[in-house]
Amino acid sequence: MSVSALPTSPDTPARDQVLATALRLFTQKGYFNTSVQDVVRDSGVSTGSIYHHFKDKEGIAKALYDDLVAHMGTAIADIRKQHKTPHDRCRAVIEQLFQMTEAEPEIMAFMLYAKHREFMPEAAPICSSKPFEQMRNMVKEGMDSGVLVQMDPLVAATAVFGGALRMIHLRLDGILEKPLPAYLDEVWQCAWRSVAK
Amino acid sequence: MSVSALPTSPDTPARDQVLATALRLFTQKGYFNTSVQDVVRDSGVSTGSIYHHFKDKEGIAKALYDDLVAHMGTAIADIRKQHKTPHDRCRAVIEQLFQMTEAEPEIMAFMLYAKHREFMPEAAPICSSKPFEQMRNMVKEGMDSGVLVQMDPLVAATAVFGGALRMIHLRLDGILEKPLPAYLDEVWQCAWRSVAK
DNA sequence: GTCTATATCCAGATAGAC
DNA sequence: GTCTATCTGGATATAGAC
Repeated sequence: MSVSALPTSPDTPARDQVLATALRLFTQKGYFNTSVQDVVRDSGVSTGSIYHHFKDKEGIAKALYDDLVAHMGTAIADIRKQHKTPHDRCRAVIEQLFQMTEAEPEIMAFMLYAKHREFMPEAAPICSSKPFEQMRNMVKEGMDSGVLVQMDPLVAATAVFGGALRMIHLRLDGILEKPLPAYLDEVWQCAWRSVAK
Repeated sequence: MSVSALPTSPDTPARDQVLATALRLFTQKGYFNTSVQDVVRDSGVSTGSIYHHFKDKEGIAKALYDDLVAHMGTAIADIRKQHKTPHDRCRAVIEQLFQMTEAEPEIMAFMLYAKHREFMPEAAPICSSKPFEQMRNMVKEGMDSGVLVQMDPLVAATAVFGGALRMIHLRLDGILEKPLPAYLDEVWQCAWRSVAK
């Protein structure tokens, strides 16, 4: 959870300071282009202290990843509570993802864009994680309730969220000039039209 | 072009042998988890010889990337010639991408999945490359000819191809049991419905 | 819990004979 | 063009005082 409180103040406990710095460096330069020395320099926490809090460099990435997946899972669970229909829920998820990308691009970049398996060999792919499962469930419920056409549930979920996720990639790559929310209406119309009965 | 002739026979010129080996290792273990020694071992080409053909390790990745982007650009240009309407062209592109993913998953993984900017700092993002530009053009022509609803061309292209690209990711991640062509009809129906007038 | 100093290793890259 | 042998730097990780 620690990282959700970005930006981190100077007197933050060492562990949080390290995680916040690592998130920035990992997304800016990539995991493998970031040395532990870089983290030491930018975080102001010493090597010894870092290895006291984390088993190794991979341990930093794992802690970061777990924090952020949990953070996102909570956000999507909240959306589920605040909206009743599959239509409204799916739309709210995309809106939330777009807003998060603008507000905290590094979090989204690390979660959606990084190749976790390269530096966390035994981690499950991100699309198996809880938030993605929740998103697939929302679509599945739409099919079961009859507002969506019958098809392979995985294909349906991909149709609903695939375009939005690509847009996030384009934004993180600097291809889109305007902030993502400016595209929300058009993206959502396409997404829903692709599966609506 | 050299890599399109996979698998490489034992008496292939050294350069091609290195590229074929690098493609396999980079996709299986990742660029940073692959040492030049690994390439030496698996390719049977010596260190000295490798550095004679390529400036450095990054040079191997760059040559590979350029080869594969050109290869894919040609494939898409062919599709453009063989099909007349935006509808048929876009569908044929998705079909081609699905087939390529099954036939040569490593090529697709390296092109679509790898984080090129991490190891080729000055490379343009893959979505700026010629093949992606060609795909966006197909969609743009559909909008200009009136068969697609008017909207931001980038959003439209993302709606048409975004779902298919996500499906490819899922397949490369091992999430889909069935080969991609099994999903082609449903994916395409969603894609086209999302933008058709 | 935090720090400095340091050990160890292996990566990328080169030299120079053939 | 290809090879073997080698250099050098910098990376991860540890030791051990405070």
